[in-house]
Order: sequence, then C-alpha cells, then structure tokens
Amino acid sequence: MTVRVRFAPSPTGYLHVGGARTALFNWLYARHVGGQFLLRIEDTDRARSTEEHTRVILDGLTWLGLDWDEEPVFQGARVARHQEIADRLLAEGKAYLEDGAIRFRLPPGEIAWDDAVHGRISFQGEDIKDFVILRSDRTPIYNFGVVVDDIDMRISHVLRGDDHISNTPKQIALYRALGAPLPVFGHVPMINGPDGKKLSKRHGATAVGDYQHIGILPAAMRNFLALLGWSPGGDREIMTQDEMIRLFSFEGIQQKAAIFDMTKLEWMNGQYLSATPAEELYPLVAPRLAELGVRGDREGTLKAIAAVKTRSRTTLDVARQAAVRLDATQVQLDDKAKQEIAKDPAAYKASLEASVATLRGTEWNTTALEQRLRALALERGVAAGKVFQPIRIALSGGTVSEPVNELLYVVGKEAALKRLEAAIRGPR
RNA sequence: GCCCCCAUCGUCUAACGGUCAGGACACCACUCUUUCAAGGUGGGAACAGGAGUUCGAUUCUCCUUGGGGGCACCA
Repeated sequence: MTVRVRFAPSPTGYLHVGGARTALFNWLYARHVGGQFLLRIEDTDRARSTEEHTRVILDGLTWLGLDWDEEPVFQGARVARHQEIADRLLAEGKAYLEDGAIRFRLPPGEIAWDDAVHGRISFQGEDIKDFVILRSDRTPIYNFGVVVDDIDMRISHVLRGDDHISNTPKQIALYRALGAPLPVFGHVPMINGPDGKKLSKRHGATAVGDYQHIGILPAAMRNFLALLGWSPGGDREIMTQDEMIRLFSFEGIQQKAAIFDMTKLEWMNGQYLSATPAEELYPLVAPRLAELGVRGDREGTLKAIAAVKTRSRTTLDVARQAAVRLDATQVQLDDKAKQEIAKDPAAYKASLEASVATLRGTEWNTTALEQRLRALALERGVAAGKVFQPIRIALSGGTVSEPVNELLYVVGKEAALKRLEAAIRGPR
C-alpha cells in the first residue's frame, strides 16, 4: 500500500507555526517511507478564501523546503460530490432530514482507534450527538467534507493537531457508514505560548511569514519546528533535512503540548548563520541593506557578511551590522561607546591620532594590520586593547565587533581612515 | 456540566523496571581573548501527590491534583 498523507490548511492568508509543524511531520513521514505528501485546502464560501490566501500557505511550505506530489485539492470545489454522498446516506437511512439540513445518525457503541501518537483512544457513540453534514443550503460541513475528500484522495494517514481528537470518532462513524477503510489517525500535540495557552497572535509572531520577516533561515526554522514535539531519541539538536527524514518516526512524537521558545529558535538560527557561507546569505541580506538605504558592491558586502554573521542571530542582525561596515552614515555611537570615550576623551583622541599615523603606511591586510597596531601599542607602552578599542568605537560606533584588524580590513583603507579622522575631529 | 488528551530541570527533551535521572536553550562562574560572540571547563536546576504490582519503580495499573482540547447548519 502506498502511503498518502495530507496536510489540510485553511487558506486564511496565514500559515501558523503549529500548522507548519504538522505539515512538516506529515512531510517527513511521507518522505521517510517513500510515500506521497498531498495538500487539501479547506476553503469554503464561508471562509471567503482567496487565491492570495492560498498562496501564502503554499509559499510558506515552499519556504520551509516542503514539496508536494499532486495538485492541491480544494474542498470548496467538491461540493457536488459532498452532496451526492450526503444524499446517498440519506437514502440509506444513515442520515435524516431536519429543518432542511441533513443530519448524520450516530450509531451507539464504542468507537476506538489506535492513534499513531497516543495509542488507543476510545469514545462511546452515545456521548456523541448526531451532527449536520449538509446545511439547509446544501453546503457541506467540515467533518463530512474531510472524510469524503480523504476517501476520494485515498489518504492512508491522517496526522493532524490534537484539537481534532474529538472530531475523530465522528469521522470514523462516517467512514464506517460509507464502507470505507479507516486511515491511520495520529494526533500531534499543540504548540503553546509562554503562558501555556494555545499559541495565538497575542503571543507575537505566530505565522511562519513573521519568522521569515525577522530574518530566520528556513533550515533553522525547520530544524527547530521538528524538535518541538518530536525527538529522534538521544542528544541530537542540529540535523540536516535528510537526517530528519531518515530518523523520523511516530514513536518519537511527544504526547504533551510544547511551549514555543523564541530564544532557542534564535540560538539555532545563529548556529545556521555561522555555518552558512556568505554567498548563500547574500540574497537574503542584500534586500535588507537596500531597505536601510545602503548600497555596496557585491564583493564588499560579502566581506561584511562574512565578518559579522558569527555574531548575529538573524539575517536582520547581519544586515544591520554589515550596513555599519559599508556605509559611514550608518555609524552611531551607542551608550557604551559614549561612556568609553567619556572616561578619557583626550586619551581616546591621542590614541586615534597615533593609529592613523601608522595606519596610513600600513599594507591593508589583516595580518599586517594586527602587527602594526600591536607594535604601536608596544611603542606607546600600553595594552593592546587600549589601541584597538578606540578604533573599534570610531569605526563601528559600538564596543563590540569582530577583531579590529578584520574590522579595518572589511571597512577598507580609505573609508577607515576617513572615519578615524572624523572621530578625531570631534565626537558628535 | 459532559467527553477526551496530557504530566521528567524555567523551556525543548533522553530514559522504553535496576542510571550518580543524560543532553540542549536560558542562567551563573572560570577559561580563551584586542571587545563581543563562538569555543572549552565547571555549577545551580526536574521524575506533581497518593495507593498498588514487583526483589526493585521516573518507567506498569488505579485514584487525586493540575494543565490542555472538544462538545456549531465553524474549520
């Protein structure tokens, strides 16, 4: 039997991280067993979904590196089919008419299934009310539409959020009434905000687009999401997509809701940033630089990216720091830098003057720069830091950066000397 | 109210009857060092509670408590 799993988002114009994770689990499973990953879009007239809304979902999945195997199926396009099946149920006496709507008659008795993540879950038919499958205007209700579509799509595994557990017995009853074989159901736990409540907009960024926007790399997001509620066992943290596919299993899925930890996501993003070559980061950073009004040539920008990426947590960070290196107008003294200068303005100035004097005749590579500045410190009888830190401040406006010799190199000789001279002329 | 799910450091988790309960994020030291980050070393930090089962329970069963979800002519 071919495994066919599907992700079924509502086209709300917004791909929630919880949904994205469910999609990722479905996708990982499909790829793990060599099956197919399909999409079923839960659009209806009521949800007033648009092409634009659907686009956001598909783009989000693509951004995360998830691909699908067949054209997405749209619930809204299958109304005639839903009506046909509902009428059949009505004719067979398995459903009845009430106020013009068709209501499914829920048989008594146990309804249980072996959940892929929870194990056996059992409900009693008596506890579940008969439910409407076709409204009086003959449009289908979700619980009915999914079942008909999933049967027609030959879905073998339904992996979805925990919040669907109580829908499952209703759907199983429908499968039975329709004489269709049951898929494997699996319910993955929710993702909660820091307060333990369902992750929602008031917790801040909850859409994958938000994370893309603040400069999270898709690979980092994917890795982080995979580890939220799933574990391959052991101590693995950073994994490639292939490793995740190879290691994925339902047994590793947690039964407990997880809390979204932004700090860890940023840490993970930092890991990926450090490991990603500047060339790959360039297309992500360049547009940010443009937004900041910085234009630099590709080569200079690449140098700047390489210099700052290990100290960054997001591509936005990278862009901000690169901007300072590429464009003097982006330099702004921060509070710590001001304090540092204020300790002894005269010494700050004197040190810079001495540095400028030696730097003018220095060959512009990191080795030579370090040698000359260290020699200068020796000459002046001060610790190396006394020479480096004023330069760092004058060049970057802050007290934190890559090693100063590299900073000088990245900024470039002409621009660096200009900045140093400006700093000597006057703090402002 | 009824039904269902869940419960290991603050957070993400490992453990599948016998471990000094391990790792990661965060935090705190120390170290490295021209600053910071990274790295390295070390530290504090958890089995919700109570009954069983067992020679032995974090692990199996039941109860309590606590959290979450669902009970639409929404999806």
